[in-house]
Amino acid sequence: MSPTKGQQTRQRIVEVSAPVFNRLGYVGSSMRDLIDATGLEKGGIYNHFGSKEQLALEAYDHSMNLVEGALARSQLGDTTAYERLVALVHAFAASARTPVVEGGCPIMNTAIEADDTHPELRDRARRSMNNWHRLIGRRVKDGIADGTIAPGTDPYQLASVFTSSLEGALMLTRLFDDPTHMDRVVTHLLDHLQTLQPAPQNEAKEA
Amino acid sequence: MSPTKGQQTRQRIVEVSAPVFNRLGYVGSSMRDLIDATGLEKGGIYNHFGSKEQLALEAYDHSMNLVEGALARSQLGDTTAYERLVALVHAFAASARTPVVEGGCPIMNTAIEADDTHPELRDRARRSMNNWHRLIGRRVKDGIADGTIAPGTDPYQLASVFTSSLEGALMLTRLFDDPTHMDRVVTHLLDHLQTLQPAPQNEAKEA
DNA sequence: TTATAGTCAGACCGACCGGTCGGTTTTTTC
DNA sequence: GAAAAAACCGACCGGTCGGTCTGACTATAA
Repeated sequence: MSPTKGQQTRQRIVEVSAPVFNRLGYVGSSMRDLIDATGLEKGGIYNHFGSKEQLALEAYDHSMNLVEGALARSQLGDTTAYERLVALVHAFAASARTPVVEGGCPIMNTAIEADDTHPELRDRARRSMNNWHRLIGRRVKDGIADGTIAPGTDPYQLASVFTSSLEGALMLTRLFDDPTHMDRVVTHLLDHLQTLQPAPQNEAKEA
Repeated sequence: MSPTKGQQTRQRIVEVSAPVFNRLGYVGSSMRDLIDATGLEKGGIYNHFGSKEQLALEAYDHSMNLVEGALARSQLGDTTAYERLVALVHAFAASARTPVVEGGCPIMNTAIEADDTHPELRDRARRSMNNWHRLIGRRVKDGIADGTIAPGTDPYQLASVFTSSLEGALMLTRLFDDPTHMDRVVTHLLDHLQTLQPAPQNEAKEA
């Protein structure tokens, strides 16, 4: 069975609303904005979603699927864990120039807006960020296993440093509309990553 | 002349509104919220400010004064530029545990909310962030001058890396309500700073 | 002490908010 | 192709939004 008309519409609403919420935020996005974006009237939207909040949550999930898809794609191919970390950094940096979803990183946007105000959105952001951290941590462990990263490297440490600086750099790049900041941070992270290679006379540092 | 009653009230409105805007954002803060926070009625507020926006702008400036004051205080004392950079990192990290203004870093909050939507607020965030960068850049140059930082170290590079990772770490710490992320980033930055000391057999790396 | 300017409360305004619902149109099913 | 079901429109709802304004009250200076 091909998807019914309603299912298609519902999907379209989510897809079109996602960038709206990501740009304007949850409170900043009005039903008017969503009506304009979808081309539907209010009743058409509420036929598929019980509330603006429910739509926002699904839109967030949709945005994150796109983002995680893009990052996951950078992890394909038969290569070392080290190379995958490099690819991950590059993939994130690329999203600063050509965003996967308009409006920047959905996690950060949601974290900043909802941390104090909207527990449900905040929890979603937490879950997404945990995935991020787990992915990086796994790569570090893989790298120690396949010999491309020095043993003793702390996976959690690296995960916090990577996500912090990449998210921060994205914020700067968007604030100034200038990818220079992201470039600098990428340089720094890749340099740092090199110091974590298990060279004979290069002891691991990261505590 | 001691400040008149009105001037006192006006000042009090700004002081009390600043954390409200910083927590809830510009659109997220309603006049109701400000009325509750200040204890004044609508007329009392609009007697001193022409619009919610004007109040928001002044509240932002006030928040930034507090933040910059706290960071500036960490820079006092007769010491090396290197030590001052260390102090700066610690001062920012401290603000993650005990915020200078409730709700996190006003620059980041404003940058995320306003980058796409409110040019006036965004420009203010840009200016604040530029101050931040200039301060760090100046310290690097001072450090090269006083011999505590390796010549060849790029001031802009370090500024981007520091602000990115610190702001990102603050976001994570607030998202998870857990200062661990900030601690890890502080460790990383201080380690990195050590590699920038002009040791005889430790060539400067930062391009 | 009194004129005056400054301060503030709160009723009021139109616009817009998120959300509902009855009716019409379109899709699906038999 | 008719009947049933789903999808959609748009007027409408109560409430809240940011903002205005009048009048009472209060600080301040003469």
